[in-house]
Amino acid sequence: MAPKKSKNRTPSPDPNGIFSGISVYLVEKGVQNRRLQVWKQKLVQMGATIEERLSKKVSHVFAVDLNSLLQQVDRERLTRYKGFILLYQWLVDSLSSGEKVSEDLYLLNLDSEEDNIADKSLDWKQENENVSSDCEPLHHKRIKSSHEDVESFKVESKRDADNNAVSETLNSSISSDNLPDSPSTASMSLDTPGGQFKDVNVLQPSLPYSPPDLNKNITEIFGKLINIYRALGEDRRSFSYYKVIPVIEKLPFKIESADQVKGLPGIGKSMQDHIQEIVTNGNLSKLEHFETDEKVRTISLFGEVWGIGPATAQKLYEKGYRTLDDLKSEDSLTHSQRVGLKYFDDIKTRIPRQEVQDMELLLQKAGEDILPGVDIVCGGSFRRGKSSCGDLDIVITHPDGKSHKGFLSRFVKRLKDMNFLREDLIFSTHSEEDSDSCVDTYFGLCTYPGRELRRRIDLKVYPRDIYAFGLIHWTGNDVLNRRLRLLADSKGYRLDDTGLFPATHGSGGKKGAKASTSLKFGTEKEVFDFLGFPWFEPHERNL
DNA sequence: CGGCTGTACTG
DNA sequence: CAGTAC
DNA sequence: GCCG
DNA sequence: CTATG
DNA sequence: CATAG
Repeated sequence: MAPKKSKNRTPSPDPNGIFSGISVYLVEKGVQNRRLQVWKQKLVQMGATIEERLSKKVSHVFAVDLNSLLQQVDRERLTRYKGFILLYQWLVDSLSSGEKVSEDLYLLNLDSEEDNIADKSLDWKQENENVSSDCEPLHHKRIKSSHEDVESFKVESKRDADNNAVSETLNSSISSDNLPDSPSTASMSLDTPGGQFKDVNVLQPSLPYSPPDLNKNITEIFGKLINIYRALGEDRRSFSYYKVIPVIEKLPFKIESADQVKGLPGIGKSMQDHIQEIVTNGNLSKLEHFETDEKVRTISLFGEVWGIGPATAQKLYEKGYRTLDDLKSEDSLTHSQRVGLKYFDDIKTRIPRQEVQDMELLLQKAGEDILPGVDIVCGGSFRRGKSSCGDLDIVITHPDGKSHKGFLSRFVKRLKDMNFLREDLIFSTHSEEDSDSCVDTYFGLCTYPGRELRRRIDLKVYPRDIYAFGLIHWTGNDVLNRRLRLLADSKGYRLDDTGLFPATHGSGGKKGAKASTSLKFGTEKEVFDFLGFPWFEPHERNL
């Protein structure tokens, strides 16, 4: 009797979810039904309970705006109500950031109805861009008064008491192309920590740090185009939009005409036209078109499944599939794609920093258990200090330079035995015996002890002598990696996650001639120094 | 017109 | 090799 | 899509 | 069938 | 996977 619970993509109610303990009442008026369903599911999944009536135990009320709210609930009850009355946007932002965000910015005021109330607050749309790594909402309000909010940046840098953090103001560095690349400056970054940025500060004296998110109207639309073009396989085009966003974000004024951006790097004819249309009409017809096109929407959706890219998404669309549930019956899917599909929602859910920290510790213990002295750290956005992460990037090595060999398979087995690793995506392991020094890789899904929610995890094992390169690569972010590789290239080297090599350019050396060994560096800083790149602490690498 | 990082696994 | 992911 |  | 791309 | 050996 094939029990068809097909529509059951409810991952698993999590008593420890970010909404645990709160009780909500939803004003459904004015909400698209589809979105409402998703939100309800998410609320329950993350530990909230949903009330049918505005009772006493309700802690949070949600509505799209004041009008809808008053239309469904009478004002008197509301004035007596003690809990939060919020815009749904609070939900969206909390979900995408992986933790409850402060309610302050989303409060609906009852008394200010005659004035214009929420026009300002409605602009916080902040779609989740999974562009590459992580874009943190981070509402900069770093005034003197309170830093009780957000981050507790206690990363591993409590040690810079002696050497004052000179950087820190680099958040908004200047134009796109002041790469430090004077050939003979390899040592300069040591002598003058942050020296070359002093000039920048002089030029921008009155802007301590506030990137007034103006022109968000434009960057938001471009952000969506990035994802759409990528889903369609037009990576190059997508990348153009990707590059132009930081350029626009740095502008200190609001764009009102395309002439104001003419000539900026990355802005050509098309970009000008698009910007012109946005500032005059408030929207972009090209995007509207994409967003209403069923084919584009479906292919974008399919492409969000781990293991399904533009080509496969298109094939599936042409085979007639339209929903994720349909896909489950397709037998041409690879193993990875099935797993990606089954845990679609789990994988898209972000991981609170604290949980990552706990799991890192768990991994370190388990590792030490089977190979004393093994070095295990969590890289990625976690190492860069983010308050939530999309996945776990675990980088592993061993100080003795050889006992890393064969470690991964034992480690994985162990982690499966203790029920931490739950599904495999990719598992390669060359250096089983003593073949040689290659990088072992494992991609899969794991769960926090006692829970069922699947988290993406990557394990990479490096021989000690190229560990620094692996660590740099897997800490990112991607912009930093690209800059480093570009810089290496300009100096006649090739940089990747396995080393820094003298350029084997064109001449004769077939591609197979990879026999050349990497230059030896023991730490990240040595690599930065050698390339003449200013040192960035991990938490400063969110470019 | 070709580059836009460069590498590795799956099937 | 094409496709995909990092 | 932009750049050289 | 395995090796290769 | 498609193809070569």
